[in-house]
Amino acid sequence: MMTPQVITPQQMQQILQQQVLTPQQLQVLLQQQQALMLQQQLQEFYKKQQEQLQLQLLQQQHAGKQPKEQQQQQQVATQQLAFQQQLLQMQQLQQQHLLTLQRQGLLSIQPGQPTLPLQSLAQGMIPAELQQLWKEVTGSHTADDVVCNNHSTLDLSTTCVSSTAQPKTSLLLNSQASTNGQASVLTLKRESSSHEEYTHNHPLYGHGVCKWPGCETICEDFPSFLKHLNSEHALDDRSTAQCRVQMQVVQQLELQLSKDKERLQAMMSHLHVKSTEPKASPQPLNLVSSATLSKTASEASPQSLPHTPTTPTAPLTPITQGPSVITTTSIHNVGPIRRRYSDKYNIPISSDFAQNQEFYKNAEVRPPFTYASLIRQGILESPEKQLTLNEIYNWFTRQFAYFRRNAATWKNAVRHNLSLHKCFVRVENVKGAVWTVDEMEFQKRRPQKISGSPTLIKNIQTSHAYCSPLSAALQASMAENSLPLYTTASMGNPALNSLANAIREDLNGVMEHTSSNGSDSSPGRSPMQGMHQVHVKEEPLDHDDNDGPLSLVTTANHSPDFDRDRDYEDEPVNEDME
DNA sequence: ATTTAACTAAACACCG
DNA sequence: CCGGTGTTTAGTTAAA
Repeated sequence: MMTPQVITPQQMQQILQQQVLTPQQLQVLLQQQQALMLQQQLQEFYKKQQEQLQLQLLQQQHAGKQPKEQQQQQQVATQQLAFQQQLLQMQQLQQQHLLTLQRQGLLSIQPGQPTLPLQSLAQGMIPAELQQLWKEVTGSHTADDVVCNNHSTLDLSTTCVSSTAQPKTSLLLNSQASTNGQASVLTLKRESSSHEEYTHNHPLYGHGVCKWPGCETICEDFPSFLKHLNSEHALDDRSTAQCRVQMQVVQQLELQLSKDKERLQAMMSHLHVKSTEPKASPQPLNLVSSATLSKTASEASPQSLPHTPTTPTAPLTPITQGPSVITTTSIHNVGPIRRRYSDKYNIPISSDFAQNQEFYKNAEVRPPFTYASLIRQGILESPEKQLTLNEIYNWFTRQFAYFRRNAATWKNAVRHNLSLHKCFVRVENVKGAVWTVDEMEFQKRRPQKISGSPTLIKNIQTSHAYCSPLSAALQASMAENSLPLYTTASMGNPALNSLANAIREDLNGVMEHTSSNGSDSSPGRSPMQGMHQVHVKEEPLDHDDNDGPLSLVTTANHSPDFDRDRDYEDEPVNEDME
């Protein structure tokens, strides 16, 4: 189907506009992205090693020279050499891969573009490349886009696409980009300083311009924008494909963010040994609001995992909303948040929770889920899908460090929720009663619309007929080329998996919503109706040894004994000590 | 400005 | 009587 020659972006756009972006095409896109990601991961791995080497060298110089350290030094040097070789190898592979892609016409690389903006390298290249990808999809091209992309890594769509489409593609994928390590440490938090104020009205509309990726049609007012939105970005395959790509974009950014956080964590904890920096702590940078944080800094055991990067140290939530402010000081525990994004954003708690389970276990952060969501999660995780009240309590304290204090409050809230919501059903048992979840009721009681682009929702809603194959292709592609080797090297890659889950659950939720008003729903289209819930492989209960967060930093005089049976309510809560 | 959902607090009943 | 459980009401707050 695809000609082996390079097709022009215009042709590409034609394909995208007129033809369906077939699963095969999508798969190629995904492969491309994965290739990019692979390269980036290798880069990071390499950089990390380099940094470690540097640090070790520094320390050794500091501590005086002893022969055994020299040995170490040599060892590390050889290690680094190996990494370098590996990196080179991978880059060659990648280039081959990209060449293939190029031949397939999905990628038009012009080698020898000397204007490689190093800033984008410093940002890990991914945003720029993804933006490039966007333009491959949408057909707009400029040369300066990568530069202007720099100030806002999240806004890949709007600011940088010029209307004068010039087929002047500068995709920077050469190996030199990665090998010269002058790229400084990337600072993702610069996105927080982005002055890109999104209007309150619509995330796709700002500054009189349609912010649909790749589109910058000028709309004078909001109604005209809506009109434009409905006409130009109505449900079609292009929009759907663009949504997919945008999801990937977000996912990539999150992946990168998480890895950077991980690196930061490693750096901090590493330095923590030497220096007097006591406040290094996991920070949930992308929670819906940093206001949900409690005093995690003093509690959350920065030394718990000094060099095991597999454990998530901060939530990897599928939304990137709040500005990520990295502070090493403690954050005040402000009052309750009323909207948990699990409801607000229709983000399935299971995927998010699965990713951040460890984090919430150890960091005293209020989980951004409603009590109802949490209770449901706890019940559904149980083997029998039922829990006694006390077991629910225990689940809370086990899973969330936050719920190890103020027991009277949240237990009351739990009981209150159990009673209040119809989705929780009390079932009399031989010995007492257990609580179960009425899933229908639970889904029913959340008519809140999904935030984000409403058109996306609408598209998905009405396009599930072929969204499913897309999703299937996505998952299949991910399963096939899911970087089995390399992701495990740096971190277990939950991002892609959770993306699949998110898509699946998204579709689930949407399909359930639309089932009532399904206008022309095709009858046989529910292959995944039954799976509301992607089950987190739950750990056996006894697995939780009491040393979960070995935080020794607790300021109060109570020791953090995390006995499951011991409840924490009787501890004097001295929370306002600022 | 109004409504809604979530949270918190608390009163109260029931029961072992 | 006490503590755990369950129901209900009321007030507050943030978001829609």
